[in-house]
Amino acid sequence: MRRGRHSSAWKNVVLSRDQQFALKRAALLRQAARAFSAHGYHDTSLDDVAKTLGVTKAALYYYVKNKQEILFECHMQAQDLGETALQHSEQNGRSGRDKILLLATKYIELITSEMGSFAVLGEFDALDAENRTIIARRRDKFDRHFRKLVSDGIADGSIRAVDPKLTVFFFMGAINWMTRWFRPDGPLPGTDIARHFADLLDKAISASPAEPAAKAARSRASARA
Amino acid sequence: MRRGRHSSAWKNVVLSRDQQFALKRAALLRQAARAFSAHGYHDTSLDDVAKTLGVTKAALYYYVKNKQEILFECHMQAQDLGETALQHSEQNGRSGRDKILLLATKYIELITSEMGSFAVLGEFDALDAENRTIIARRRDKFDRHFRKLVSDGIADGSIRAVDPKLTVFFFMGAINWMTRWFRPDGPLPGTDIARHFADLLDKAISASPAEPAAKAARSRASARA
DNA sequence: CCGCTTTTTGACGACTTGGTCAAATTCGCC
DNA sequence: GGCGAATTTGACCAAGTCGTCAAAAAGCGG
Repeated sequence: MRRGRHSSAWKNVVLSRDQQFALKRAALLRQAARAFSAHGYHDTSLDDVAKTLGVTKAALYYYVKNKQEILFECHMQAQDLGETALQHSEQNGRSGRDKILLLATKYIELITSEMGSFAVLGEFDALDAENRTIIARRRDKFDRHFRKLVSDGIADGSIRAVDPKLTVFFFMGAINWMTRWFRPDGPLPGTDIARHFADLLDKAISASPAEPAAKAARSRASARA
Repeated sequence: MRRGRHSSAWKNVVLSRDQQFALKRAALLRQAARAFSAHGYHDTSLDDVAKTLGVTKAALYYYVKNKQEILFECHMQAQDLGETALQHSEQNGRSGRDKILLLATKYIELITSEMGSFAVLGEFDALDAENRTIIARRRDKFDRHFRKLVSDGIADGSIRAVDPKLTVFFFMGAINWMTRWFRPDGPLPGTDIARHFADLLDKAISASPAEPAAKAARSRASARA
């Protein structure tokens, strides 16, 4: 597994050592995220993780500094999902309400297809002091942005007068709790849940309860699902 | 642990040994619940719990069979809160919407004053197989009842056509997530949160968005807070 | 103050787990 | 085939934790 510098043509399909390394590391983080989400950080031994990967615990330390680093990286990946959804909503939404519904829909769609990494956010307390600060800062930034969408919506008249902070807590709770009941192989596809939850949120906060603009925003969102 | 059978009058103020026992055991469960909620079950050592009580770990085993029993009892206590709220809503509500809003309000008021015990519900996975089954059954029973309130509300016209299951998941998520951000000594009293969350839920699911009946239900609920 | 019961202690054993390291193995390449 | 670097292993240590037990301490009635 080297990079195919001057090797024959098909050697290029074979992965370089760097690629191998990255791939294996990613697989490690993936499995760890699943395990952490399923049994909790402290109740998941690295021996367990190694076993699911078909290697020895010692081998893991070739790809990662320690257990805490694994958890940290998982958190970062999970938070990326939220940031992606946020960008999506900023780019495609007009009013505050538009953006909020796009964010909600996109976010749920993303996490339902990446439950492993997402669910690890429940293990926030397992982060050590230093990492916890980093993750908390990033989470707070996300929260602030989300709240701003709400207050913007109130300002532009698309959202009724609600407390932005409590409203965001309210909805983020509904989303984060999904890690407890959502199963990728369950009866409900993520897109259905996204639609339904966005609808509940819409009715909960929109200024004009029967306005057709809401429909437009929702269909636009699900169109790019 | 004896009772004060034929002792002199003021001896009755002093607690019997049974009472002592019950009180100390309760205190143990209380502190344990706090610790479990704060650091997680697996990351809380019994030495820690014992230290906060000013005793030795070994002393705990006089009041409790093992660590797992502590967790189980905490879960039971936490679930009692939900059942209490449910009874309250059944007794004081008329329509499905009435009952749902009463349940939501009462439940939040209860848990915000008992965060320690409530937050332990987040440690569901730490239960061993046997206890997990028991707790899960009771939780499912609560969920079913809650869902029935929703479908009843749809039937009696007080709730719009929503998916009861998803709606309950949605709202229970919002509530359960409170363990992550609510602080008893924070700026917002539990009653405020209860009111605000109930309002969001109301708007999200009620059939007639501007109906005055909702106000009546809410004020009735907060009156008995 | 005595004697009996309740309560607490300190020391300890068994076990799990995170992390380390030198040695062994694998792999691409000349 | 054989060389050198990348990768993996097995053995091992140190730390932490649950749970136990005989013995000590505390509490209380007579």
